Amino acid sequence: MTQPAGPAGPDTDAVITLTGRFADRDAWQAEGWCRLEHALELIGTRSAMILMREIYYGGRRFDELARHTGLTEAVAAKRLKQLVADGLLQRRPYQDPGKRTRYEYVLTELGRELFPVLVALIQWGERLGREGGVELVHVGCGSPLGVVVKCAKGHEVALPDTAARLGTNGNGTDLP
Amino acid sequence: MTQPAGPAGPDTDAVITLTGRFADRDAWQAEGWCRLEHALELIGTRSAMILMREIYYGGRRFDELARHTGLTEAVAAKRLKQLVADGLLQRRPYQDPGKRTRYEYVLTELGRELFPVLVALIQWGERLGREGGVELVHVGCGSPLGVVVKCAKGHEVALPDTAARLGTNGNGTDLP
DNA sequence: AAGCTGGCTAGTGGAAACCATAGCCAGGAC
DNA sequence: GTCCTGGCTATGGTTTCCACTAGCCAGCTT
Repeated sequence: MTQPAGPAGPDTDAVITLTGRFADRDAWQAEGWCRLEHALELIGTRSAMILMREIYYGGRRFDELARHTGLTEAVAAKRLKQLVADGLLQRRPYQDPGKRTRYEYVLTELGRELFPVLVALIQWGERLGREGGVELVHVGCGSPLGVVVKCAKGHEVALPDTAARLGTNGNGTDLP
Repeated sequence: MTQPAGPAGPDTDAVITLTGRFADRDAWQAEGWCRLEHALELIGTRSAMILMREIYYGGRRFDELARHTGLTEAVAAKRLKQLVADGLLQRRPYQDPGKRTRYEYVLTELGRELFPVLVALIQWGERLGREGGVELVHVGCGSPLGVVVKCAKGHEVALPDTAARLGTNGNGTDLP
């Protein structure tokens, strides 16, 4: 899909293809309808994202999470509560011998499904060129991780091969 | 590194495997060293992310971008300026016939590489179950897009098959 | 030269995010 | 009992985000 460059503007300008009713960008509003915005409502803050990172790194207990993220306990408590309420984490009782019952935070299925987002962000962060930092690798072969954009049928998809359309549930009549 | 499940917790608790010097999570700090945090510094705000979405949808001109994101012009101006400064967007002159020279915002290579992050977020947002919303599909076959976590050698990688280690540039001596 | 318009910029204000410090509370240890 | 500790909660303050309103300016049209 790499086309020859035009005189002034090469085709690196290519973006998502809008077809049908989406072709006229003024005819529809993504605001409040966009899954991106739904996602950002839940994990759009720095504290939420780095708490999730810490959980992926194996953190479970409150003070551990607060310490490793560098967040204050107040912020950590508030955000953890929100992440539990939103269904990314689950609060689960545990008891160390000779200690009282406490709660730890573990991933739910929804939380586990956020992993590709984390990997994508880390991969992109690597591109920023700042040296240092921890990277994620495949246990089996030691190669660094990244994400690949694919369609449900398994084709790799580049940006210009992407189109927008209504979600599968949509009846097509209720876009604002 | 997949350990047998305890009585209460099945192995769905599995997270990233920490080995070597990383095994002791208290021995190292991700704070300020994490590529995730570097990434979030640039696109950690809602306005930055939805502006990028709008650019991917083909938006280029200032008022178009402000209108379609629902952001105020003040916020859009500030964020666009920052995105240009950070190298995700490029400000490029254009001239409509009979109009003065203006500037439009187009993706840089760095900005284009953010696409998988957007796809991952949209895919995850779909999981939230709220109905409606635009989805991205493959032009070729019409199937919805998602991301797949893979290592550089092409193996698909699940969460428990992931390990953390120092970035390739690291000499291993300079973790805080 | 006067007006209009697209593309910003500036000022104000509220809400949310985040930090710092201090306090509380359940319950095992003693 | 009393103490101690891990896990929060409360209070107060700064900073950032974002909305709203208003204004500015280059330059094309008239």
